[in-house]
Amino acid sequence: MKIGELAKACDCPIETIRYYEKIGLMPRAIRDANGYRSYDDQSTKWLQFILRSRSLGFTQKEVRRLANIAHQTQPACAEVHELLANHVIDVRSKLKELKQMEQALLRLKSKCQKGTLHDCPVIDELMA
Amino acid sequence: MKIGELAKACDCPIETIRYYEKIGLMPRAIRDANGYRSYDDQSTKWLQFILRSRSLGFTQKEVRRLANIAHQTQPACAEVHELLANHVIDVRSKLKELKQMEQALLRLKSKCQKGTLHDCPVIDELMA
DNA sequence: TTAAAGCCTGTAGTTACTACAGGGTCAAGT
DNA sequence: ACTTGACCCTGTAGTAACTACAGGCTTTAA
Repeated sequence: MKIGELAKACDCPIETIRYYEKIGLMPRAIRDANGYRSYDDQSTKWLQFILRSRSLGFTQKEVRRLANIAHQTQPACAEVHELLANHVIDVRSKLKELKQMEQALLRLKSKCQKGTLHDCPVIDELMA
Repeated sequence: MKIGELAKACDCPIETIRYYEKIGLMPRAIRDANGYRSYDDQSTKWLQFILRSRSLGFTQKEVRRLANIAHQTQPACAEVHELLANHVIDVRSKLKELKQMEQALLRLKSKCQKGTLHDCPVIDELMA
């Protein structure tokens, strides 16, 4: 498989794949005679692993840890569990923040008279 | 007021203030004879305006637009309203994403046997 | 044969800051 | 008078996680 095919198979930009290789998230690809990167089904799994982890909001560092665990022979389930648990905490705190943001925005928006006033209460409140 | 005092008053790192000046979010501060930046109450308002907007999740670009509106003589309330409305949409889509993340993480976590298995179902599912 | 599509490397840009390095200034204590 | 420490200055580099070229190969299809 060439990089373009892998990219299509995983629905991921080519540049991202090369980037993941550069930073060591993807193993270094073997090369064809012409220098092109060559991939197999195992590569697809790796990349999907990374993409799924990223889509769950794990940082690259965390993905690296997950990946290390994933290819140890002795799986350290406790470590995985800890990573997951910590990450859930992070996600929840972000959720909380965003919810507060949403509330504050709605409160602000409700003050907006849509151009009927000469001084905007929204701007006023942000300044005050 | 020197930059350190402003920083304390607004609970904002000094570097951030200088950064906001550099990128033109804060107006260029007037200087004392020694070259130190000098601020007044108006500066405090400006900085707070920026910080509040940022804490509501507005990007620098959006803050810039808000700030422009804020010191026009003719307030463009319709524009403010639009900015707010669009931003609420953004925040909500991020909320939705995070909620989905949380659910997916909890589902994954529920599969974790905490080290009793030889192959980790969490890793398995990320790979599959 | 030639043009388009795909691959390569390497560098720079993005967002919103944060963290120095290297150096000047000011106020207080000895 | 002097020194020490806190404060200020500029400018550059680093952070996360990519994205977007630039410049130059190779392969493929018409």
